[in-house]
Amino acid sequence: MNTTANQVFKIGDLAKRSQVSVGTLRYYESLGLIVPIDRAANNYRYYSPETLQQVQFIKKAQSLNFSLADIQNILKLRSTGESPCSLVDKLLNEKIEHLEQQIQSAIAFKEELETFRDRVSNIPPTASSDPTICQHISAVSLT
Amino acid sequence: MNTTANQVFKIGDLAKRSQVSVGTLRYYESLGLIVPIDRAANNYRYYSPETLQQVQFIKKAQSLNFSLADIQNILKLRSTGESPCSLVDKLLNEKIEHLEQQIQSAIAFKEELETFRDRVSNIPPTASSDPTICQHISAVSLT
DNA sequence: ATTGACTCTTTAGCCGACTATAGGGTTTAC
DNA sequence: GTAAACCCTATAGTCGGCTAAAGAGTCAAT
Repeated sequence: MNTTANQVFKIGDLAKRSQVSVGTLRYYESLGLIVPIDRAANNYRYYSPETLQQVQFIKKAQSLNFSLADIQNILKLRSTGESPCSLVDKLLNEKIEHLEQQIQSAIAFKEELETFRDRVSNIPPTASSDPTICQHISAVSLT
Repeated sequence: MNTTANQVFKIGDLAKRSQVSVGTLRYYESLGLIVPIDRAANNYRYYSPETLQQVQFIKKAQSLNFSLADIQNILKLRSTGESPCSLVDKLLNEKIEHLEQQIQSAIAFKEELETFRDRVSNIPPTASSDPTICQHISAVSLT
């Protein structure tokens, strides 16, 4: 089978183009995330260019903390009556909310830490060079 | 040993107060994250109240995406000359930067998604109720 | 026709952070 | 004094997301 002229990829081509390993692509298939268009007599997987887009979608979603289970759920809706958009949106809103909480918490944590650092720097040199002081202050106060 | 009057906890007490399971506490000890003050004749672990603060510190750091290895590194500095504050600060800045990147990406992703959702909603009812269309648009365009 | 690069399946291993289980000792309350 | 509730160690299992290895078939170029 010609894998360049008529835009059909073998798994190695797809791996190179998507920067995802062959093993990972087979793993994704085992989860139902991607499906080859054809499985000819030689038993090789052949993919359409759309699969490349699909893999990039998976990678993008993953980079945004979507689990493969989340992605499975989104893709599973292809076979139901519901539009995946509402689920994607719901999941996305959850992720964004979680991220926002985290970043707020991280900012607060950092501010606390800076306070402690300043407190430590006002301790006489001998004492402030003792790491147990910073450690102790951090451990006790950051809770 | 009296575990209430003189402020010494057994592992179960510590577990209840910190909301961390007994098994997890023993696991933390195996990583050197916490150390009991005493290991009396009965071989039971006994903890000072400071350990509770320490566990809460670990949990807080974890909730901010610090790995136990990160926390190990921070705590390890107790035994070296360097103040843990600078490492905590470095790790924290890395986490915050990562989170900020993620949230920016998530916001952009959400905006893209909303655009696609709107695009789908302008497709005639029969077509827009076909989930493969939203799926397809998402898969192709969100990369 | 052979070599090397590719492909296939199946199975096993890895990492982090736990959780569970087995088998046994200790403490505490009644 | 006995039974429940606690503690101990050591080992194994779980989950997610892969990666690696074994053993075998296929394809393309020379």
